[in-house]
Amino acid sequence: MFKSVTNLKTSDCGDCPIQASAVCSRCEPDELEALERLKTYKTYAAGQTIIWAGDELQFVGSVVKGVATLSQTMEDGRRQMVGLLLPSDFVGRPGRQHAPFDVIAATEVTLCRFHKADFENLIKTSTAVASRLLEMMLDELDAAREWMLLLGRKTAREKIASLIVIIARRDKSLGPFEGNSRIQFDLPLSREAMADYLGLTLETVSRQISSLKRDGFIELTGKRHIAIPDFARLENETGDDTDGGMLA
Amino acid sequence: MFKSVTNLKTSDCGDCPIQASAVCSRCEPDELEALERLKTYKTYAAGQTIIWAGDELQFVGSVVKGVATLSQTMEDGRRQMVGLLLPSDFVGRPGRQHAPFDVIAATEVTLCRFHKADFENLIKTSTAVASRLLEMMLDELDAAREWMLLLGRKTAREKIASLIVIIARRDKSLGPFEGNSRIQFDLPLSREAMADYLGLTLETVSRQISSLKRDGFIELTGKRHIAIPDFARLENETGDDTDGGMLA
DNA sequence: CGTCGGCTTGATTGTGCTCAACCCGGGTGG
DNA sequence: CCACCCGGGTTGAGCACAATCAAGCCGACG
Repeated sequence: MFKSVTNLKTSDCGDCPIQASAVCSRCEPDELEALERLKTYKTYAAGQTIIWAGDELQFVGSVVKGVATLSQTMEDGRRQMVGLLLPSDFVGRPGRQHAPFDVIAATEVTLCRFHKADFENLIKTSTAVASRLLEMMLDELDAAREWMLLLGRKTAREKIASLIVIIARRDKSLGPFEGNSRIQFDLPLSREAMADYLGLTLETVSRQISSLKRDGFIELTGKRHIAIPDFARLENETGDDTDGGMLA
Repeated sequence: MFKSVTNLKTSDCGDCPIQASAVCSRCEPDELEALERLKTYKTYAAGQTIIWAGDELQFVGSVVKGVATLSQTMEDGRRQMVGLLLPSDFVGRPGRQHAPFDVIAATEVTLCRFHKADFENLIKTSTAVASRLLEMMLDELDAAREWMLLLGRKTAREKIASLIVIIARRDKSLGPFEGNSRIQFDLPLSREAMADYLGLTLETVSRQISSLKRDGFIELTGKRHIAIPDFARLENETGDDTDGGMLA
């Protein structure tokens, strides 16, 4: 485990697993070289808080490996996840002094980090980074808006089905293409984290997962491993438009 | 009414009411001149759909006057608002072919529009526009995430109180400064639109407004005009951290 | 073997939804 | 001018879905 971290520390951007879709994906060789000089890797244990809401924001960066969550907590303890950060996702808010939300490692997480000030200078000069960042933020905004529909209008069952579909899709698009093999993967989130994602209690999450399993939409191995025998049938349970959809 | 629109058509950017905070707020004189040549104003009646989800996206622009909503509808009719566009807010998604959401005029709305292709060229060359747009999108993302907390975890009463506070704040920050005069304004949204914003039914919205009124947190004149005798006391009902808050 | 954390399942409660009646004000046509 | 209608809003009664409270399961780990 720590071995891979060490490898990452010495690896150059050419070997980077998220090269194709991260903020730096549009960079010219000379820009990459500049980034290379600025970057540092850091790995966080599962459960560790990477950034506290309200903290001074020292760095920004990309998730290289693992899954992190963005979340908000009310005084009385109610918590809502507001972002799910998978490999290649961007962490941090250039132009803001303080972090608006908690960033927590859901699994072991490796970040590729830049000092915020350095990065802010960079996006003033490098159109490649700035335009890619804008594009990524627009995508996140769209995702946040889909998520709002889920939170505001979907039933518990639809929420669970949606979450499983979302994770399955992102997993598939990142991993090696697996042809028509049956879809299966590990949930990177605990039941409680899923509840925080969906605006439910963990008991309701558990019940609905059991229900989807009873009805044959998913198969469970252990608590975390999920197999989807018929993806389209599960998509039907999400409440979303199945036929194509209009998001370009 | 149409008079003011006509005025806008001939007005130059120097007279623009949203100049200070729109996408163009950082432009140099020569950039403004370029924008000036590209822009066209268009006014939409209250209730009119400005853009349909799935439509080819022809233009982008700024809200100059009025209030528009971004929303999503499920096949069975459930609807969730996912954006509230007030004067100076940006409309459209550079880099996307099709509109992901419906844009609907809640009141009469005037847009300052640019052909999408023109605008996309512009942000390739003008750092001023591109960086301001990035900043605005980051702010919208933060707002969307606050909204997610509201949708996922707040009670009906907290949701209503939050909405009133949000509208009061935005109203105040845009209009002329009114010193310590008691806060009052017109709700730009119908009960149904408020329900779509908050993930509630319109009946629940109505009941909670009545309840806040009964308890003296707000005063109603007609259906739409609201006065807030004690703003801090209303803020207490939102469930949010009142003491300062950490958002820089 | 016992404990502990994550998860499941059950019983009960309560908040917000559904269905339904009614109110109010403004616009229209007889 | 008044009667009517219509859309937006309010209020009420009953219900359902998810929350809460509570017990128990299972696997990992000391």
